[in-house]
Amino acid sequence: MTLKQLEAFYWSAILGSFALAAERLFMTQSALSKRIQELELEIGIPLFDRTGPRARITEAGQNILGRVENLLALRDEIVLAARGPIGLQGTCRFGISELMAMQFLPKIVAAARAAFPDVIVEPRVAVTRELLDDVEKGETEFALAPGTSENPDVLSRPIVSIPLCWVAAPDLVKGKTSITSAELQAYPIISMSAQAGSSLVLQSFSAQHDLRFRRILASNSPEAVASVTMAGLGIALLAEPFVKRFIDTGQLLRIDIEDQPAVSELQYSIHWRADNKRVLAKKIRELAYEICTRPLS
Amino acid sequence: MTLKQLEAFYWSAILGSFALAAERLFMTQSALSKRIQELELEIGIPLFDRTGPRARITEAGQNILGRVENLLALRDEIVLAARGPIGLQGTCRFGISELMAMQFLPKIVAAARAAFPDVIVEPRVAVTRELLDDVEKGETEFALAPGTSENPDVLSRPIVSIPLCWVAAPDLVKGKTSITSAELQAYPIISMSAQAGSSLVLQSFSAQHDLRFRRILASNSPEAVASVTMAGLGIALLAEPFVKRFIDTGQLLRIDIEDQPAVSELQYSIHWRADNKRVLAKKIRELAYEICTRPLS
DNA sequence: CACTCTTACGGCACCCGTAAGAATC
DNA sequence: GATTCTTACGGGTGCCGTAAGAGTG
Repeated sequence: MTLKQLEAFYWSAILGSFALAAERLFMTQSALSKRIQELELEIGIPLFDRTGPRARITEAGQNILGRVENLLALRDEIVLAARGPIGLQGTCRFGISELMAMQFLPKIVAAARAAFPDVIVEPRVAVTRELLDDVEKGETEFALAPGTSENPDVLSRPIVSIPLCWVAAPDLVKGKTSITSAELQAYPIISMSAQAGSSLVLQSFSAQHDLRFRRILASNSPEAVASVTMAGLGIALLAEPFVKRFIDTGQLLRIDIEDQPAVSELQYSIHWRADNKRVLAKKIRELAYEICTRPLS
Repeated sequence: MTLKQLEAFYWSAILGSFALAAERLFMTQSALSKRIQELELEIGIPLFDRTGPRARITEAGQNILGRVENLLALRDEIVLAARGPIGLQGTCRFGISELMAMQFLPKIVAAARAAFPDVIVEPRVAVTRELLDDVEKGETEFALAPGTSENPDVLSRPIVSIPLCWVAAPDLVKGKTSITSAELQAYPIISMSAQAGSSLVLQSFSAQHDLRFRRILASNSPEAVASVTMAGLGIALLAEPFVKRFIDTGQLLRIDIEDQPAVSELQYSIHWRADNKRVLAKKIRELAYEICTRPLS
């Protein structure tokens, strides 16, 4: 029995797929498949059921999964105890929303590389729904995203709350900086794609005021939304820190909604699976939390 | 990092010697030395101090030793959980005194081989002192021997108490079956070597009655002591079950000591290091305990 | 000089990746 | 036919044992 075999088994069990596990471990499916076969031969019992279209973990596999998890965690602790953080190796994947990425990702990656030079950090930028899905499936160690997961296995810890604001090109609203929600309805709305955090706020806003918006763009990129808005195509609901530079230069105008005094805020949290025991994941998650909650310098 | 490296480190640390660890792991010193070097390279810090005549574990090595121990125990538990006892591999060395060996060793070995077919069982027959030394040094997993260890790290659990008796050739004592302790002093004493359990009883007996014996043989073999005694060379203190067959055939005569009404008993126990976490060792130790305390069939 | 660990080197075995095959939807 | 896992095969590397070297009491 080898640590490599156990790691192959572990990731195959967590991800429910040999192909994904092989990708994570930077090897081919074929090699991983054989590693697991050798492990099964070693302990003399099948760990996966290959009868279906995809390999499903057997009861025997489920029985040892927790112990294998503990063993692998112990391996990382041994390295940590002997050499400190710089000795850790491995890969850490995490998800991050674009807005958070613009503000924090460079710092997170830099800090992670400094603390764990031999660790491969793989951030993935996506919209909220995808980020949370990946965490639930075990594909990423944690995610920095708005909202909370409805999955009880996923824990969330708030980090920052970012105010949203309505913006438009000055021409479009003829210089008006304050309109009613009814008036707002007349304008085309430029929004992020439906699965993004700010779109969820937009949905709840429209439901609350019984409004129907005409959306003319659903982009995954806030930059795209901002540029289209600056071109005068409509009004957008965007994160205030993100559009501040455009407001300062006069490219966008901040619009207040008269009958909506309180500005909506997007609550960002860090999300992770409660059963994730990986030492590396925990360290980098804490590091990311630290950076995102630290007062801006 | 590999399990083999960790195991090499573990046994080198426990036994305090690369040579002994290599012997235990059925490999050459040279190969083991390189394995440990590779582990040190892997975690980036020396685990042994080679400046002295023998490799001494460093502080860093000491720091990880407990975790490595847990990791290796977890490996065995994984096999146990998946496959049951028959999946366990490895070597189990234990010590046993000759008298216990005659009565129980075949049963213990047979039971161990039946329960753990892939385990190499290495019993070692020796006298009490050596058996306990080996347990203290970590060379054996446990020992079946009389008495208790003065080392607080060694736990002892009683198994059986075996009565001792004085025996002599009928000719030597002219058929007398009862003598005083003073008369006993006149005869040559044939005893086990000084480090055997029965010799320790003999020492305490002589101290108690302020007697000085003339010893004419110190053998590690009870068979040798019995045969010499049957030849009429002196009186011996031997285990009753062992000499029963000679008494029954008339080759030896049982001698009672008039002023020593209670017969000395040799209390046998099973001894093991309290910090021994090895799964295999524990299983076979319990198996041996079971067999030695089971009513004789 | 006995003992212990290290270094050098030759050979074998293991393990990986490529490529093709089988099974399932 | 797309996806997923398995099997077959060639090649490179890692690891072991033998043998010689170095340091210590």
